[in-house]
Amino acid sequence: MTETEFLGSYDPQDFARPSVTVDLVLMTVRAGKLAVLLQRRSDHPFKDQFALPGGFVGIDEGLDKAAERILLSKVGLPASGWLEQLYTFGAPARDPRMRIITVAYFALLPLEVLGSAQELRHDLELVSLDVPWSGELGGSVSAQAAEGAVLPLAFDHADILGTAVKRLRGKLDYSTIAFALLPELFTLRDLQDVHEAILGSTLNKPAFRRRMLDKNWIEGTGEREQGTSYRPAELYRLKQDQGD
Amino acid sequence: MTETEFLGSYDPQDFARPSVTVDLVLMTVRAGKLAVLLQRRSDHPFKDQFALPGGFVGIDEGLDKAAERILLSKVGLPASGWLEQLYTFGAPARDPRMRIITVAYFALLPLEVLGSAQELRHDLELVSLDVPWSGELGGSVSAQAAEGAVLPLAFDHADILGTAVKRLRGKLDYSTIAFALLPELFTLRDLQDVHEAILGSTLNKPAFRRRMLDKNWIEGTGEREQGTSYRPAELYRLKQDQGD
DNA sequence: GTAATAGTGTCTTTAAGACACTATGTA
DNA sequence: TACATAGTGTCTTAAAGACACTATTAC
Repeated sequence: MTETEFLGSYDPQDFARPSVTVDLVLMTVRAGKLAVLLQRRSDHPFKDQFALPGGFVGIDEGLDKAAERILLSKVGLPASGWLEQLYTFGAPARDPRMRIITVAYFALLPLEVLGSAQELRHDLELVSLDVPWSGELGGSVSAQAAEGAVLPLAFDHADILGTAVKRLRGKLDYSTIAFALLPELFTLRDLQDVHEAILGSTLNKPAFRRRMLDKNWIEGTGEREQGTSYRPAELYRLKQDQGD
Repeated sequence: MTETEFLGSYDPQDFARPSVTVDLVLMTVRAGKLAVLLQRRSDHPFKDQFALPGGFVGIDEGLDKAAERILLSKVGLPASGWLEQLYTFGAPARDPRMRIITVAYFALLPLEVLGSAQELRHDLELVSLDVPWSGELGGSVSAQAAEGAVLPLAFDHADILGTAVKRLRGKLDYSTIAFALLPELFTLRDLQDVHEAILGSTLNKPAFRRRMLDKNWIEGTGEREQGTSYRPAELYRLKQDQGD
């Protein structure tokens, strides 16, 4: 029987179907390190461990729309520019209770935004990531509490985080994602700090500046930063229509 | 109610759930152009149009496993090395009959392999792709019959194909995917032809050779190709443990 | 003035593009 | 021998890394 024939006589009640969820990897840079917004679980399974915020996809709801709705309902943030589909995780036993396939999305948000989300919802916590050195990166990543202890992550969420970090590092150079972490006006040093935190390595200053200016993504404002105790740097802004 | 609470009282029958399928983008290079294996639909909707081979994901079946099973059952090919998850398409109306979320997978296979699959199954056809020039590539791609006419693609499968071509081009340079199209022994010219077909542009010969040799993926065999009417080229092979 | 960071000039290194050249097989 | 393609030498160009240097502001 071909798929077409199958569907022709298909009764939706006939076959068990998986549930589909969206999980959100919401990352930022804090104190020079990547950090992610996690939700502390209050029930079994994985009670008291951390998990990515997520929720079920509605029967008439697109995946991107579901991600935006969940961002608002579970995290309290409005859809903020981009939210990018990352990967779909569907191992049969990834949730011990039932078959759940999850489509992971990720976004980069300014520290203040994730910080305020954390303050409003007691189940949310912004956790720093402990990522292996830039070059090789295995499948997964570990999270660490403020004290440096390793936090256990629920389900396969360490794998999801590892995939997100890889994707982020891969896209850093040829996309404008990093600017999502910066205010409208920023200095080239700010931008370099963000890149270094994401990559987990230091970059060459003149080369970095040349590269950024050559890409023609940003423009100088002529303004300078304020309140420094040394020479203030020029402020730049991302040019319009540099969405992606 | 949090997700955790929700799941605690969750009865699987309570909510409508989407069906989940896997669709396969099986590509090769034929006559210097990308080609994809499509299935001619014999029923509505999209009767007589072409669609990617695909099938439902079993309730206890992982996504990768489902992709392999569908490769075997719908196309007649055993799991052949890699089959890579591409993207998940979940617009609510992408299938007019019911809500179906599809996880697209893609693989590159030698022309002979897809050719033999096509011969054994009358509903399958290997169709050349008409891809816009290498630089910009919109969301979708069109297929063309042998005569050059544009073939209509069912569902959102033109988008899926467009995504696959983009991914393929993006990975070409830093991965060993292209070797999946070549026999065990091949010449550097063969390899360059494959790259040029995928990219849709010509490449500089000395630069290409330098690049390939510097990557240290391949090794010369000392053997030369046979049956040419001119100087035969050296045969190379992909080194072991260059899986990805 | 000093301190501290912004910002640049320039040398070296690496790799790609261009293009002509030499090498080596078949017929 | 002629021919056709394999394979290379080398010049130019572009861009990254290294590193020291100058510039500018607060104090």
